[in-house]
Amino acid sequence: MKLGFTSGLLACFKCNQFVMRYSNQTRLLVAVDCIILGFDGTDYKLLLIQRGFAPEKEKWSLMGGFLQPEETLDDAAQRILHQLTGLQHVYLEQMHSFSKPDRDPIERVVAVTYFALIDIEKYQQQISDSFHARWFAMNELPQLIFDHQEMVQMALNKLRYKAAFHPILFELLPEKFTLPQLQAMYEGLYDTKIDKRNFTRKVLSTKLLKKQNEKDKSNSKKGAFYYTLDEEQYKENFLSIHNFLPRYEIPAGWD
Amino acid sequence: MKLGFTSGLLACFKCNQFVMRYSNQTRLLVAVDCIILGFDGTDYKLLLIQRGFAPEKEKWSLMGGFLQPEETLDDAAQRILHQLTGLQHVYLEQMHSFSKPDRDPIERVVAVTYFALIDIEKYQQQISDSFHARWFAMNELPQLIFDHQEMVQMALNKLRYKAAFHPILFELLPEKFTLPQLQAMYEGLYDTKIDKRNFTRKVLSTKLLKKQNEKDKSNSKKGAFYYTLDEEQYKENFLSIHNFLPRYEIPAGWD
DNA sequence: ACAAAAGTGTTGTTTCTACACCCATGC
DNA sequence: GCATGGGTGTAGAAACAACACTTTTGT
Repeated sequence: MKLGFTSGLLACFKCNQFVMRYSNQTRLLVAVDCIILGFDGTDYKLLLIQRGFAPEKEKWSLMGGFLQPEETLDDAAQRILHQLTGLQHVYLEQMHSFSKPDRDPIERVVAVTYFALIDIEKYQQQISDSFHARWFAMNELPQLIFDHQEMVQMALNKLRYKAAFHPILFELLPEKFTLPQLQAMYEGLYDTKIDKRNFTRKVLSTKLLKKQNEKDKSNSKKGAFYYTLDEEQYKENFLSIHNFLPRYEIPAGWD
Repeated sequence: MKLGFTSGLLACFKCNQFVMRYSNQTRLLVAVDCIILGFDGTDYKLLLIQRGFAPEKEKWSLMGGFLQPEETLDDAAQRILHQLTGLQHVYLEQMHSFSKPDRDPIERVVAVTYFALIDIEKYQQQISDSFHARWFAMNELPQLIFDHQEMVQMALNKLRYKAAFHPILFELLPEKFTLPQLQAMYEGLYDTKIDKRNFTRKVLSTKLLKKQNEKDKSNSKKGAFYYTLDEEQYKENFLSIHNFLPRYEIPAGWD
């Protein structure tokens, strides 16, 4: 790598020592932007902030920040997510890097995107409230700055693809949830109706769920049994391939 | 994004004008590294170069280069791939960004990796031969610099996962190929034996292949019929989900 | 007693896997 | 004529999709 370029000694302003640097290369900013998704029982929601500074002041934006000298991209993503939501240990995955030279009008910034799935009920607005954050339903998104629209679209495609084979949507639910809730989440993501008998059978056949004795009566008189994840099984089979969707609902696409 | 940071006016050395920049942020190098894979009929091969400069001079490395001011990451990856192989329009996909602060001892470099699948027979060493490139069988890799080993491992996992559902391995084959060749490629990737009757049936059921009249007699007296991709179908069904493997060979993992 | 959502089984169809023999040819 | 790899078919098993009625309980 670094073809045809050499490294050499340069004076370092900070430490006043000579340090090695690659010669004749342009350095630039790296930002991390987070696509933070939630599900409120009916709709998928995206968490956005209102920028407090130029450019595009007041416009809506993904939560992001610049990569700092001592942190990895994963660190940065966690930090940013934590700053906004107060949450830690949530599902967070590196997605894609965006690099059009003029994507940020101020100066060149390469953006590495992460997508996060959080239990919307656990979201606590930070006391400072300095970000003016708001949840938007996916079909009521405002105009976003820069290429953030494209990032959101890609995240959604990726989620659709991945959730068809892997049990990641559970990350959007509270600890206890019902099968009808779970099914609504799948139906919402793929905008389709699923037969509940077949769905139940498939979901239970994964052995990922443990039935509770308690019922959720908020949506019906009869009440629906709560389930929780079997953490053992979940961790173990996190990566294995399941089949949550009927054959003809599986989306084309990849990643 | 760019939380709590402002943009402001700064003098620009080059153009001697005032330009906007984000304040108080560290800029750094972004590199693109390519994991270039081929298949020679028996083994998967990785294309490596021998670094001609410090650090790690003479050691083996993925082909890479720094992101230039006027290009996107995709541009850079194509440029780098072209520099080394002379090839254009090959399968090239952004994979993952690596960011440990000290991954490059000279200075901080964030590396965005791409993986490329090429027909090994089309590879032409560039006249200059300035990169000292060589194909290595995947099980005979030399020690690699920095975190390149990790990158290669991730690429291989990704390929295994993806090839189980999508027709990407064809990118490794010449225009005309036989079913035994194709099967050998799948068997090699998953280190398994596949029943040829079942395999043939599955592959042909995708309708992606067109049988030729000609035979390849280089591997048997009887000869095996050549097939080519049906470009129409291939483009159309590039993203759809197929099933090239027996159930129990499908790898855990994702992406 | 009735409305509204939860829960549950069966049957026909499709897809999958396992398995073994004949074919064509160059030597 | 025989050794080598290429090609093909079937039957049993598993997974899947389609489909409708009963249960519970709050009002």
